[in-house]
Amino acid sequence: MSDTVVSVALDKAIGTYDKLYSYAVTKDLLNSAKPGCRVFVPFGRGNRKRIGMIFSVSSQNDVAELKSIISVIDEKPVLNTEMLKLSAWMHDNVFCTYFDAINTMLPIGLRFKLADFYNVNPEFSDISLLNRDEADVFSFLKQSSMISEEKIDKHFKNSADILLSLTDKGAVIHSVTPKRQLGDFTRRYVRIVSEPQSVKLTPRQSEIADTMQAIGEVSIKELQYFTGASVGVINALIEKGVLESFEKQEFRMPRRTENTKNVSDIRLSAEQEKAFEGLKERLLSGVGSTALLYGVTGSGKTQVFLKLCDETVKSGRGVIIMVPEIALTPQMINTFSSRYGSAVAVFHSAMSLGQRMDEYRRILTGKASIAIGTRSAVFAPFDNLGLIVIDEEQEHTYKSEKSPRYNAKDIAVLRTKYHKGLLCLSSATPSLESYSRAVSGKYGLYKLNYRYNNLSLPDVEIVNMKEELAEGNTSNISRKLAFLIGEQLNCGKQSIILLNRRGHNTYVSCPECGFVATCDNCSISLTYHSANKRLMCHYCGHSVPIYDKCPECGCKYLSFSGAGTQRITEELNALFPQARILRLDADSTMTRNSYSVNLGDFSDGKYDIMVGTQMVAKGLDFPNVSLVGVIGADRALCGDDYRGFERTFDLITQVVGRAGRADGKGIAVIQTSDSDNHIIELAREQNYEKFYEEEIIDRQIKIFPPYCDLCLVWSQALTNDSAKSAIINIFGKIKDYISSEYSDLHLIILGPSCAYVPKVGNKYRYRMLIKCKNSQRFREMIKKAIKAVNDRDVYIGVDINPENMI
DNA sequence: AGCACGCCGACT
DNA sequence: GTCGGCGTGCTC
Repeated sequence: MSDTVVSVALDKAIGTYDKLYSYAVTKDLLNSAKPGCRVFVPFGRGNRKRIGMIFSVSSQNDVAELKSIISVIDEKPVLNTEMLKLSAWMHDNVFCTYFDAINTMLPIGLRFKLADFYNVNPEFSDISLLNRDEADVFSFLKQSSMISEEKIDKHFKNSADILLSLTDKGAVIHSVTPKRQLGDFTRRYVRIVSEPQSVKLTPRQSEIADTMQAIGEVSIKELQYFTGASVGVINALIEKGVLESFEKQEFRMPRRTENTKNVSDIRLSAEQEKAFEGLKERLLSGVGSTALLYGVTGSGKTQVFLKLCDETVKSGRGVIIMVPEIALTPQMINTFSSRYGSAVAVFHSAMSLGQRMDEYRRILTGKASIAIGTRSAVFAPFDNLGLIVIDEEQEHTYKSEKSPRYNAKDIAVLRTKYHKGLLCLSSATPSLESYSRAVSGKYGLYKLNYRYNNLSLPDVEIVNMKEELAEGNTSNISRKLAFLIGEQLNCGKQSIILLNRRGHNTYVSCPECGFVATCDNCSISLTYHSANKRLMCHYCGHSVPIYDKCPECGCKYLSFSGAGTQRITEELNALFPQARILRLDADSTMTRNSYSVNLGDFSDGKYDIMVGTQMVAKGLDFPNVSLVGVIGADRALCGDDYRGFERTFDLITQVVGRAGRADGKGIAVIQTSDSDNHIIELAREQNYEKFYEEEIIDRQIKIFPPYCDLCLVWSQALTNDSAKSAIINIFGKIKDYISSEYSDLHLIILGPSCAYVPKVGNKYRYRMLIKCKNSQRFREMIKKAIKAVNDRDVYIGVDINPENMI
């Protein structure tokens, strides 16, 4: 007699205990327990209830040893076979748990978490057994049934202990039930209470209270930014009745306005036509494949996508269009929704729970056939997927920097293989990895060499900032750039100034004693922010008010260096008092929509100059912008990342390509201290192929991707010693393995050493970089080596082909 | 994680 | 003697 058995992955499982467990299925659940459904199961010695996901159903002869599932949560599967396969793949390849993978695929609205509920036990009568507190809670619970723990917690102090003893005494019954998880679309705000009671406040508290008196209401996040107040201080004020907190729904991303279908014929140039025909053939071939569409900036890659999209939709299959950055979605959405109307669904992190749910459902029900979005859009739930386009494929944002550390490109390859569709990577400056695969024939390669309508390239000025300094210009803006900005202002044109540094100054030090403002929790120097007059840590968020004198020696004149966006904005303001300047960075855009609102305003001509971090302006088209300036263009060149040249080339090529798109001739100004670096010269010429040829040889000699995979292993702990010994331990294990059991693996291990930033948020970090071939066997070896660390207080992270080297 | 087991020192 | 601290091992 054989019985039904399901294998289940458990939510909140960690490390080696994240695996598939077998459970028996009782008769009553046989029909509902299907792969892709979530279940409720008992787990561990205490048989605590856990949420799990059924991965497969099979039959087995002896189930006496197994526990049984308690109930099935989902009426019908929320993940199909493809998605289950994908989560298993992520578990094996990305060093994440099954549920990490599952949770990135499901919209938040479909997630469940466990919630604690309490009921009075009807059989309990002897109230004399209870003390005063217990009796209070008991009579509160009597009023209704299934009261949630949070609700009880709001009414009683120390509720957790009281509930525990009530449960022990048999007075109440504790139950755990899955509950829909709330989204992150509301934000906590505080406001000043209209008639504050006169209570004693600590100096810090009254300082915050005064600030709030002036502001009225503000989100807690912003209050923290501007005052440096910890949650503790704010909570104390709420407790004392000075402030009150409330939740506010963030504005939804403005719904795209035009639904006018504009299916006019797209006229392709001969070159575009050729690329399109080649890609179309792949799309319809019935074999999964990947192709690279390499086209210089302004060569009209989007028209090719649109035509491909037409073909895919015509054959009844779904399309995913991916962009690297939220700021670039509105533009792509407009392009596509003016052609396809409501068949376009949008996915990105700024959307509310409700919106994401809507879009998810519109795809499931077949109402939307085109998904546009950032990284997570790669999981759009199409049952029949034909095409994935990854625009600006070289961008690092396609790689997730938090667990699960997946690369959307890898997922896209898997999905198009599964659906026998086409993955089209697109760029003017492809990543070396992709271009080399294209050159070697692994990917199809389609080139667009001519700028659309023969647009001319802008004039490019390379300014050597060392010379500027020698000639007495100590500011961050060269005379050339200042002159040109003035010229644009005079003729009503707009300028964009880019640099990749937030804040005012990244380095504050004392010229007398050498003191450097450093974070207490991290080994990193603090950045001065003029907006709130505080020194801030960009790693952990810790901040202190700016010193009026050196805290070490009392010297009055601190030195500020390393200019950020705030400083540049100020310098521009001083140079051009009449100019309307928009600063766009993470600090100026704390609310959900400010990016698109601000960009819209800039596009409408409400500003003359935009100062921003590089990512924001890279893919944008503003017809009235005739000047783009890059400050500190060589910053990536001196970093310790092997992709420094690639990133610099990419940035400058993109900027140069953007500057002169519309009617007139544009100008690009590149400010650098390394002006004879020929990478910058190659970028000015837009000569990607030459750059590729040189760089690829370098990668081969130094053995870096694409000639190997990189695996970053790091340890993190509250003490330096335990972090250090953990990484040494792993290193030793790996060395043992490759000289015995795993001698077939050829590795080059760099390190172990401490991290570039050895301490972040009071945690010490050590790292090790392994040049390897990312094979099943390699990952198996790494998993074993990590298991050797038996210290519960050490976190071990693994990132394959990381973007951030820690 | 989170629960139980088991081994040690402190205390009624 | 026993209570409880935490180091260790295991979870279908």
